Amino acid sequence: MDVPLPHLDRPFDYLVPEALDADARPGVRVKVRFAGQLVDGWLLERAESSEHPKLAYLEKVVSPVPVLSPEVARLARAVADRYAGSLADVLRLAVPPRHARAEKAVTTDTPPTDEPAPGGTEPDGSPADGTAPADGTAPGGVPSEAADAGARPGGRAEVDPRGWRDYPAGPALLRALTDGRPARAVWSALPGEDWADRYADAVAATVAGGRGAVVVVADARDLDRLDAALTAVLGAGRHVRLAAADGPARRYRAFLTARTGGVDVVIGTRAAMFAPVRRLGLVAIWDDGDDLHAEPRAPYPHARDVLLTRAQLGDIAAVVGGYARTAEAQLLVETGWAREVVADRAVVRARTPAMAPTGDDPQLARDPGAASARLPSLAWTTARDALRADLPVLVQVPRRGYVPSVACADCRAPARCPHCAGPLALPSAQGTPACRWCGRVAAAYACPECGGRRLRASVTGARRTAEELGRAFPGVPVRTSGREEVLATVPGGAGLVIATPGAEPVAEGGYGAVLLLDSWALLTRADLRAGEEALRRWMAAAALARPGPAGGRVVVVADGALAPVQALLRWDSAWFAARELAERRELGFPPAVRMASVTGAAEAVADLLAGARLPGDAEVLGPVPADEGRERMLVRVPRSRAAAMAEALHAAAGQRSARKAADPVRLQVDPLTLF
DNA sequence: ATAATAACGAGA
DNA sequence: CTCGTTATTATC
Repeated sequence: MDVPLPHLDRPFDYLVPEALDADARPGVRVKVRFAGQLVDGWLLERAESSEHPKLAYLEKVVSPVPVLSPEVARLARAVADRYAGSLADVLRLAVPPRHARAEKAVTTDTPPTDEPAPGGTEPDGSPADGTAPADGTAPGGVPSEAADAGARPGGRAEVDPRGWRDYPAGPALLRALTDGRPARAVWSALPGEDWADRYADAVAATVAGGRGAVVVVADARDLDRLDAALTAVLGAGRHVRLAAADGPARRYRAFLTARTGGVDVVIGTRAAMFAPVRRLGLVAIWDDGDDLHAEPRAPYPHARDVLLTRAQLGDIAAVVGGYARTAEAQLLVETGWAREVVADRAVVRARTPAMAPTGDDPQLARDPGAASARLPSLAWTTARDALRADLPVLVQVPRRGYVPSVACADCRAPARCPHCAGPLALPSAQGTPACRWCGRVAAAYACPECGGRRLRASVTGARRTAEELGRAFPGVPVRTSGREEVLATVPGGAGLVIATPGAEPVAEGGYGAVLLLDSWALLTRADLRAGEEALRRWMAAAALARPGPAGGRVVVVADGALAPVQALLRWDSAWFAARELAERRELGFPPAVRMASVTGAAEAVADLLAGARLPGDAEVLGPVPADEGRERMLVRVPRSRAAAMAEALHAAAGQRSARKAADPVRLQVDPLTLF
């Protein structure tokens, strides 16, 4: 039933009239009379009989195309359960809106097939949590030397591992993909790595084994890059791209092409995470730390988790890749759910550009150029040298608009509530800091890092404009890439490129220098992921520099003693992720625990939580004020209780919707931002 | 939304 | 005890 009300989140039985018998196959869209009116619905399965005494007839089959494949239907249910949401909400994300003309064009002679993936297993009844990885109960799907007993016909042509040879586990990963084994990898890409080529290789290896693949990237620019790499490796017409930005007609057409088996490879932005692919053998995501991977519509699933759930349900291989590793990916490694694919330290050192931190207070007195650009002198001289060598220079400046927070004035560690570890904020310039989660006032705050008692509000970095830098380097062409206009590539000669994080263009031959400015604004954000996010953005920019031996240099304007800066200098995000995960365990933050946020009018939130039969060990934190007069409560449980918490919250939302409670409450499991 | 049903209370 | 009205609940 295509209604999002949580209390109607279950199948309903209908009689199939003779006339619709042929078209009424599982997976088609239907219309049924429900409570007196026509509503849209999904035909999930046909049955001989029903428990229900008085059945109504199916009103209409909207289209005979069974757009919802059994695999995706099962996945959607698992995702709804994980996120305390309704199946209808997930299906809205999974199946794009119908476009009749596109449907006509595609479904002329290719009927969809529903063969399950080879070796597909049933979920074990109680997938305590779609992403069993974290519970450590997952079967070890590691690409071990011990060949899987998968009896598949004929020898497969082995795919050339190319750049995967730089990673000791790389060739084995590709072999596993070709052999159809459910390998699971967390891949940390080398600086300068052409990730799109590597993913194209992985897809080619999967296709060589007769299986299909789904690859999800964060934005259109990454998609274009992957698209080109895949076309180069597979040839044209072997894959489709699925992105909401491509427009409804193209999107539906690509969807149907995949659904009808026209192609076995789908790439796209997060809309592609549910793409129906025959004999799916690989799911992959690039840069899983990018917040664009979090779906903003209910029930707010994250592409990484959807893909991992998919891999888990269907014995499908999974690759989680990025320059930087997220705490979530680290958890996959630490629980043994996935194996890490990393280069040896010697290779890392050889590929990494020369990196240097520099203090924030510019010793700029001597250099008038540096002074006018407000650049620390090391940054200025590094840029100048690269430009003199006729190489491009990338300058990364954070965008404005980060939430101000409070940090220790001495060591600049973010100030956290001693009671619940939530973020502290200053209500006014001279006020006492208070926790933004539990509201407690931290009157006698002492920094746990250095014992400091003074606090400072962290300032959002002032944006250094392109004009300022242009003035510092007269005669050098200046390009900007940011919100309004994002450049994909820039030419190789001397030039300045000012980019906000995520919008850095690729330079032909690599940048001679990369300057990471205003690190402050990134590091002191009132966000659980501030450090991880800063490192991710720095690495993404630094990866575009030429390697050290080829003269590439990176200058980060930050204290070299800070952990994220250390991780950047050593190009070791695995180390940082492990540290980060350990810290989250300590503080009781995701992904070490499962959290859910309940947002809405105060009474509504209280009402929902009062009716929720939460697991005994659930902690309820809050309330704290949210925007527009609403408030927010957080529920925290150990990961082993994640499924129970989601079910309890969904059921409580069901009770409310059943009695038509007016004011809406938003349920978010694993919300991206906690504060 | 709407119909079936349970709950309730007033009047006989 | 019955009828009529109102809250509650399920909706194939």
